[in-house]
Amino acid sequence: MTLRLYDTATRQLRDLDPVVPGHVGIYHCGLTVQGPPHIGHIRKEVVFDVLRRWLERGGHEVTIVANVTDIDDKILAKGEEQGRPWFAVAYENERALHAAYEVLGCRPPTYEPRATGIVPEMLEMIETLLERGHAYVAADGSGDVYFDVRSWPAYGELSNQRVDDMQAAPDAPPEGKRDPRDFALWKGRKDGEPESASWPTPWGRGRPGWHLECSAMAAKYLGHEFDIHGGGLDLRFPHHENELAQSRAAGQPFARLWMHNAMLNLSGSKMSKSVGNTLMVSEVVKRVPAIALRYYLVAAHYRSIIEYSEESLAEAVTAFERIDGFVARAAELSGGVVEPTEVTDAFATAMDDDLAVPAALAELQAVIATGNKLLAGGDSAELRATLGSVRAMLDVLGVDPLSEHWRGAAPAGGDRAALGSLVLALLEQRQQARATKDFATADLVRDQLAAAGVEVEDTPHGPRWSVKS
RNA sequence: GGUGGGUUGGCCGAGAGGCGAGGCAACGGAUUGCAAAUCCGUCUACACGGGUUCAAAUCCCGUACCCACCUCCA
Repeated sequence: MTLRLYDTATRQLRDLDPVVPGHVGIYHCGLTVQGPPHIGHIRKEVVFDVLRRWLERGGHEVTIVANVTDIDDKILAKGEEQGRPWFAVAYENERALHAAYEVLGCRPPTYEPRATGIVPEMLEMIETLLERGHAYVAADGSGDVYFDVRSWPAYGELSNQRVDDMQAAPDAPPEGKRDPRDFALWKGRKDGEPESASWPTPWGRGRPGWHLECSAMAAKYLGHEFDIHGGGLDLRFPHHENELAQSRAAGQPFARLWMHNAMLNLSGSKMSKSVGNTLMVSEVVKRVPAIALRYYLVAAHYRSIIEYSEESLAEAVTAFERIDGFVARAAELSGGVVEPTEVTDAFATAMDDDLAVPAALAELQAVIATGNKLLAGGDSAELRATLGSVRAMLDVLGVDPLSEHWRGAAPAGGDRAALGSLVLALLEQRQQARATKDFATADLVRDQLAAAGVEVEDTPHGPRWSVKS
């Protein structure tokens, strides 16, 4: 089985062809930790978490590197504004990002370096670019170092643009630049900026330009040539274009394949802080089970825009309840000892086809439909096999309710046991009432439980109950 | 001005020349003491206008609208 992915650089589906067979190196751009993550940010994490899980299931060893940009103009501005060190802002938001990984069941990257932790490597790379004639120190004495776009004829290859067709950046002060499209590798320290936000260099004190950290990190942790570079589609230009240019100009082949996830929109435009249409992960998770939020983010194809709405989120919650319901019922009947086994062929085919999760989910639903029929017959080998397969498929998407991660989210043991014995006592009363056809009493008990948030269903094997979230 | 992507049934959301995903909602039936859950069934669309083809949601041309990027951005 070969995974095919859509390569943004060549705009076609391509087979994954790892540099080192059996191993896949992935770099994806993390966050600039100037604020806590919103659900658009976390969509990217979920997408790459699914990619990792699928590759690992296919027997690949996966190394994922994602940067944390912990220094930039906005972080410095926030520190200033809040009257505390810039790094206090960065660390706080980095923790919020890690909390969001955890709450949505995303395994953290293998390595997650901070921009400020890779300054020497960046400086080495700048030296190389200077030597090769692809970079220059600004003539205005600012201490800025720029990449010379005109010196690199391939510039624009990733985003399929020609330098001459591009609009010149209107905001960037052109002072030290030879061409308005030249971008900063290194930014000289400006008056008023904290000393702690600068590092010594041959050109004076300064701090990293944004793009260079990714090139330096990818080279250090994945090698000069690696398999997949990912990130949000909004990073394709200029960020990824610039990364590609500087790495190649420094003599490194860089990423073999580029993978970009589409945005999550709210009110018709990209969720972003500057538009003000953001929904924080930490907030949404208070209203909706985290596993259902993950299902929502994972259910759409990663290259399709998700137009967020309360309705579509609510629908995802309902859709996931059907899946969760089957897993819970099947696990109860089979004694809860069925481990994930193998995904079905149709599921695998879908995932191999550019992570076609919607098609994979259609297959999952079909398997669950047969599983639901088996449920009527009580415990059976077929039921266990179906549950094992369903769990395997859910595990690939990171939404197996019986996995260690999500099971851990259930109420604490002691409380759960106390609740359970109370509910069972009431259900016993109800069963006695039903046995004597005293349905008024039976319904009263059920209503009381429902009022307390406990739902009761009668099955051929007796009543089952669950806490309504 | 340049570069990509999109417009599918009441809703969400796949597909990408013939065999018309899947889910949600709705309706009918089975099951149930009644429910719930489940199963069976019904409804069935491809922005608009041309064209190619035996056959187009799918290819081509044009039009409209939407999104992203060309400035920090997942």
